[in-house]
Amino acid sequence: MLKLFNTLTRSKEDFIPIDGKNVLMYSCGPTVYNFQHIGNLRTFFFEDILFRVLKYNDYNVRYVMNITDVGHLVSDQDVGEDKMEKSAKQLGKSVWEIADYYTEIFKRDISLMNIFPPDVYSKATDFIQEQIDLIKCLEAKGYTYQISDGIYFDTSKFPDYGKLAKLDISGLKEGSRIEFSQEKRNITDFALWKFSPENEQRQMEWDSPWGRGFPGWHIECSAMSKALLGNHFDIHCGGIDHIPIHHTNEIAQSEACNGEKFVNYWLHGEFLDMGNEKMSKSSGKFITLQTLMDKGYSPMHYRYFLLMAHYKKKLKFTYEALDAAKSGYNNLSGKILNLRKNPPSEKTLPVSERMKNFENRFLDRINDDLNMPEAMSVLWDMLKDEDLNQDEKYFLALDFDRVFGLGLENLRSDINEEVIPEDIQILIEKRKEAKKNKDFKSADEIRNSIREKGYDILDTKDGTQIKKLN
RNA sequence: GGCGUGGUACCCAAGUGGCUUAAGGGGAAAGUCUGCAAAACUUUUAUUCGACAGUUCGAAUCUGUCCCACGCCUCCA
Repeated sequence: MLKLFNTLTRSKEDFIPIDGKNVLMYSCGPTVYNFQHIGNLRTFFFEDILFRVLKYNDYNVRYVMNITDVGHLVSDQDVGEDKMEKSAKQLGKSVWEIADYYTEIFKRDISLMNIFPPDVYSKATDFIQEQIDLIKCLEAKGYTYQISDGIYFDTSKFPDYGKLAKLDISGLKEGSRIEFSQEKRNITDFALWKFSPENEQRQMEWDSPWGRGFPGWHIECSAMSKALLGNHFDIHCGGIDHIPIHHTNEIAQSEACNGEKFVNYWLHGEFLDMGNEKMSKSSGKFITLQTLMDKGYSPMHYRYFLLMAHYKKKLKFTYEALDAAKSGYNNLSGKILNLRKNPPSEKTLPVSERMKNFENRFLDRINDDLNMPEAMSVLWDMLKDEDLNQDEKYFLALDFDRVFGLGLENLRSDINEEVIPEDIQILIEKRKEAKKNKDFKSADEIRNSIREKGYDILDTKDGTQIKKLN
């Protein structure tokens, strides 16, 4: 039985879908006015693990992720500059070009990290009519009011407002860190529709029954999930920062309009802990996947790093820790490659008691709220087991990798696959000769010069092998 | 001011009342192998879980106090 920690109840619950083996899942995707940083990637990775564990448990998953391509504001108190427009202005491009550009980079990054794409990417700007309709629904039911800069949701009319975050509204300090609109009736009220500024031509704006403008940030997820998954679905996930505002507001909007429960299971991924340096996208200072790749880490090294911690715990990011993950991943790859040397004669092999035992341990760990660190330790224990044969280990490793997503099936050996340059070949022959003559001094010198040229020598039982250093 | 999280070996990090006198990875050390290295393999590496009290037959896990670090109450994964 799969158990998941539900933010709504703050407890681990048995996962029971609304419709048998069919699961409906929505996750809050990227805002595409800038690159995704490695913290954002941690959240998409967590959602990928959730998706993979559901698949491993034989569920059919319909998975929707939104792309926030419409400009939302610098502050959620609904004042300030529009991030999309700001970014466009800086780069001298249209907001539409900006959105497309960063969307493509996002898709490239998650593909490099072996993160499965959702069944549907839903762009906020493709669902403007649905958002307007939802606001009309809320208006008809008396949840909205208009002030000078837009249409707002009156949170005092929604009795359970704040239940997800267990918000103590009286304890909130309005305007403690930012100016807020004096016209709002309650500090938690939020914009559903914002009017375009009088004196400014926005690149993204639409007509609505209330005037020309653009949707508030929260409404897109309520409108798109309703359109693509229905009023009531199984799982909604995102980063932990979305609990108090974004998801709280989504629940209010959706349940107020639909008159029924919105989502059964809310899951949230913790932040990557960067130490003193906080990485928020709006600050512009952050590390991307490309940064890591430029420093010689592969996306799989980063994925292995993320696998070492549970999604609900902060994970300290340091290059020292990433180096450990890099070594760990490389060691694992080496082992897998070794197991594959003599490929199994049979496509399938009978599952032994011993294998069954490891499969059960693995399933038990992943189904306990996606405990990847423990699942990884099952993998390592399995690889070191004395009673399993090579084929059985290889078979199990690939099976586990359906969840880990480390690409173990498609690993390529870096030994002898590169074309070795001629000058290196000559040196290798020379060294062979020297070794034959027991002239170890020369042999060592030659080895050193080969190393300087970026290749390493491995003397194995089967002869000398050459490996390109990275 | 309010709310919340966490402190486990050199590093990352599981474990949340007895199966654990604490997983796994990295690192380090020793050994096997080797002309020597590298690789590979084997072994070792916290009687201890921020500190101090307490509850219990039994605690890293529960309670209390204290110390430290961090997050949220703008946007943010």
